[in-house]
Amino acid sequence: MERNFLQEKQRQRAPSQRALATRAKVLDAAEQVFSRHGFDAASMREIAMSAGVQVALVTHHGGSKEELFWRVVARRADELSQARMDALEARRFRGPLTVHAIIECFFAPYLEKAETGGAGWFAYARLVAIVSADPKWSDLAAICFDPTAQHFVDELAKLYPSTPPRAVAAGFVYSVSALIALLTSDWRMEALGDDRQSLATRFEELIRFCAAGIIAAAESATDF
Amino acid sequence: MERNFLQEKQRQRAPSQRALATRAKVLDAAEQVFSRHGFDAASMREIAMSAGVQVALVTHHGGSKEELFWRVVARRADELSQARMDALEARRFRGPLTVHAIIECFFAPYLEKAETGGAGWFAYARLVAIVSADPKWSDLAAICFDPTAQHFVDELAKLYPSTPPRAVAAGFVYSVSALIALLTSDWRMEALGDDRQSLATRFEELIRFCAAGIIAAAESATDF
DNA sequence: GTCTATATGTAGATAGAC
DNA sequence: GTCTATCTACATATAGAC
Repeated sequence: MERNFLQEKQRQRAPSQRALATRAKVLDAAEQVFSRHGFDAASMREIAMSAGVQVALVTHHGGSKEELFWRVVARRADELSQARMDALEARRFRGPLTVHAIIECFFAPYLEKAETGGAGWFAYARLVAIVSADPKWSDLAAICFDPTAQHFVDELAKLYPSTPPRAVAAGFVYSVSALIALLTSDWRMEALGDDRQSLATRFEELIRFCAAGIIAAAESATDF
Repeated sequence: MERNFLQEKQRQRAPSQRALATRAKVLDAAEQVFSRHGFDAASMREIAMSAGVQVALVTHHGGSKEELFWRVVARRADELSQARMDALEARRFRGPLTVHAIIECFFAPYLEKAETGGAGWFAYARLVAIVSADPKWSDLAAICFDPTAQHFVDELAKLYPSTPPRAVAAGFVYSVSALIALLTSDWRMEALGDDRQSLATRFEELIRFCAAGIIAAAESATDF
């Protein structure tokens, strides 16, 4: 998906291989540093050092600190949104959609990418937590997250035609917050007695948790 | 509850009324500013200005920025923990505890304080979100949150003696993350179609969501 | 306890040489 | 595209007078 909310200067000629590699290094380093320290505590200097380049180059490729954060988030959000939509469409052909199936189509693509795609996806989870936690990033969320989320909420709402969609939307937000907790608050869980489980096992458990929760919320909010 | 993890200098004599008022103003202002901007983006200067005092007075009463954050969080955490434990004990006398009842005893005391206690409790919810989102605050969470949370997890685990406690602990963390989402991510929910509901209505819905989720997670993880 | 004044560090951003 | 050097602002923290 081509993003146009971050205006690039009209390029005179195609960037060199080296320039592209530098840009990727900068984005990767920014992803790690932002995920470790959060947006405000992260510094452009640490990003530059981590990428092995000069500070001015970070600005050159990433724009301002805020633009850089947008770029880093949007990069993976696009890829993940696409995978989620694909999973949902593929699932339609395997029988009628259930709450469990819809949530699985939203959660599972991340699991697959995290298991095969390396550390970047774990860092990305923390970026999502940052965005979700602070209204400062509402524009970013509206552009990068809301369209896909809305699609899944609508799909869930179809299963409960006599339930106000707001109840389904609330259940979906609770579910996503639980997913973020699973991915970023393992230290909290372990403090409360959760020993280490495979990520896949935890995902299965989480999906059951969320599906049951959404069903309970939707059914109790049904208009009669 | 008297806290001793933030060492006070041995006081020579009781603080004056004015000093106590100043200290309260500083803590209140810090609570608002931390909740608006997060820990890193908040500045001691803004806290001082918001409290109507000099920067040096903020340091004098609150200690370093980090100590100040601890004090602000601990102040309400103590009060809320006490209310939660009281609610649970009171509930015991009204019949056997259920998952729904236990979660309600954890959630409802906050609702009551938020509805009667003013803006400070809403700001506090954002502080809890900050603490829960960043491993940097794991020590603070361990001291201020974990003892009560552990108590509730243990109580839930008693209902499922043949389920590994870790499944219950995970369900509890998901539930708390959903509570935090309810209190701090209303902007996300409204973006997805949740119109304004009373806080009490949302709480009822959330409690149903969490209870059903915990039951589903616990039952599916039962050893046979 | 309170205030003024300041020490000391580091942040984001950019100008301009190469 | 890349690097050096620097501008400007604001951060936390504290010393010391009252």
